[in-house]
Amino acid sequence: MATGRTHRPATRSRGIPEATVARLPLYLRALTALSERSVPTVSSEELAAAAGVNSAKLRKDFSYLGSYGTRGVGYDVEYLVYQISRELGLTQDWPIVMVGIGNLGAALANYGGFASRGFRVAALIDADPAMVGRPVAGIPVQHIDDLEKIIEENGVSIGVIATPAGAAQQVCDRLVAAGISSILNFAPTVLSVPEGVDVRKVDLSIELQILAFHEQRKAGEEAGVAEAVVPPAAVRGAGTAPATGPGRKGPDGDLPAVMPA
Amino acid sequence: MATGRTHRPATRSRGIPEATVARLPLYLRALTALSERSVPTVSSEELAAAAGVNSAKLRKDFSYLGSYGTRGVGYDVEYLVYQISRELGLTQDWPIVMVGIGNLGAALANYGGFASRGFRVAALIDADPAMVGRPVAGIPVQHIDDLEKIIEENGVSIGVIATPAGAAQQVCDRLVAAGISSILNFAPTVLSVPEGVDVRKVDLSIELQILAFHEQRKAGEEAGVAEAVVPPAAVRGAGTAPATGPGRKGPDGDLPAVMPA
DNA sequence: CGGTGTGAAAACCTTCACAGCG
DNA sequence: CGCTGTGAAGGTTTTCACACCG
Repeated sequence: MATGRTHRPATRSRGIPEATVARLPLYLRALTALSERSVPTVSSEELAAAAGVNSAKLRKDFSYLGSYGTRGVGYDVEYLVYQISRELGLTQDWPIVMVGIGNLGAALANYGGFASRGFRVAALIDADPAMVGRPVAGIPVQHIDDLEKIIEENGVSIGVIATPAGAAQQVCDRLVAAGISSILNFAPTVLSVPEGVDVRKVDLSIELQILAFHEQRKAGEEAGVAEAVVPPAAVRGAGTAPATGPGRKGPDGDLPAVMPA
Repeated sequence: MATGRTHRPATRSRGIPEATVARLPLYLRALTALSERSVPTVSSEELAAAAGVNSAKLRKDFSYLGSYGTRGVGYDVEYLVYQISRELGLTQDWPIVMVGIGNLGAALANYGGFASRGFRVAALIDADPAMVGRPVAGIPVQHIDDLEKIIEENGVSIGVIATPAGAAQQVCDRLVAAGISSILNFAPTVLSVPEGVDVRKVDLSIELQILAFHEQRKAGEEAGVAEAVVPPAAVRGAGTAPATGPGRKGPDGDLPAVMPA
């Protein structure tokens, strides 16, 4: 996952559902691959398989964009590539700045997928004077003191934060003050931003924790439904609290096999 | 968001909703910070603010875990940390293997948040003989030929893929064959896995594309609701297709102001 | 016939609002 | 009194199933 808008009650004017938007890049990637292999048309079934979704969902998604398919045939690959690109705003060039050129930042800067598809790294920025001037991925690192100037001069509206957690909110505030309205945050912090600024988050450790949850589930199940040793419907139920009295609290201690979940 | 289970119709036996699971790590992080500042209790309002969600959602989420709060007071920080950790399976140790020690892989290996919270990098694996033996983040890189042995010997059940896109599916297949059932995929590919294997995806370029979409929206709106130049309810409507005849197709060409979205 | 496009149903998630407990 | 815990309402997303078109 690693996603998450911050605050903002999902205003999303009228238009394409957020869930659909999140899948468009997937379709686009699959379509690009087909295009490179010169495949002229594709059915919802095939494309859905390539994108890892089911075909009904894909067709519904496309229906929000318009009627771009041909019944009995499928979708024209090139045409769809163009339409989705346009919808996502990838027919224009998006200069981005990256702040925090440590291990991760450098890796991101080197990452090819970044450059493709309309995104251009306009500047790499770091607070460490020792980094300044050194080229990373062929781009010289600039000092954070010049942040505002850099953003203005390059017309940047998307920023990537790859600083340590402690610096992220500060950097974020400066980016926003300088006019940036979309932020991709790799630091493990919740950023608070004013209305109108979009934040998406990528958080490695959160992803791992979610996997661990499911992994634990699996282990428990295959071990013979253990852990289901629970008095049918206690605690969770509403109203009539079982007269088990108080007990059941005491920070940390707590015998492992009590119940929740 | 960069998330995504692959296939599998979201079986998730009975229990905690997926959306809640995805937020537990957030709560845990906020709680850990409070714990470090020795804050004894916290209200749903305060904790929600720290985690970047609203308090009703947080209370609902916690209600799936059980009744861990005290009315009129709030939640005991230490106790909640323990309960959420246990729920997420973080009270046990999760050895992980990372495959693909390029720029990104090395950055991830160095990333601290990885090591904390019960995850331990058991091995770094790469296909390049030149990398083998070289220590990254203090751990020597091993060759992919030994993948199966490494996984078995260390009882690993979580794998991280940070290879180039072309190698990802192959590596995935080997991981799965070796017994791994949870995968965190950083390569820009849709992995196909058998039933029972969880895949989560982190994809930089997808996140950027989603941001670009919203950014474009904002730009369009502030420029005076242009683009809303649309015949009230054509095309999208059901049934009675407007007799505009065919036209409107022809790969690529298409005048920019037609309609979709 | 094969495959899109889409209403309608179902599942899921969020928010509201308040009873009730400490 | 203050705050949790939770039914119920409201919203969004997914899935179903089939009319309709090329």
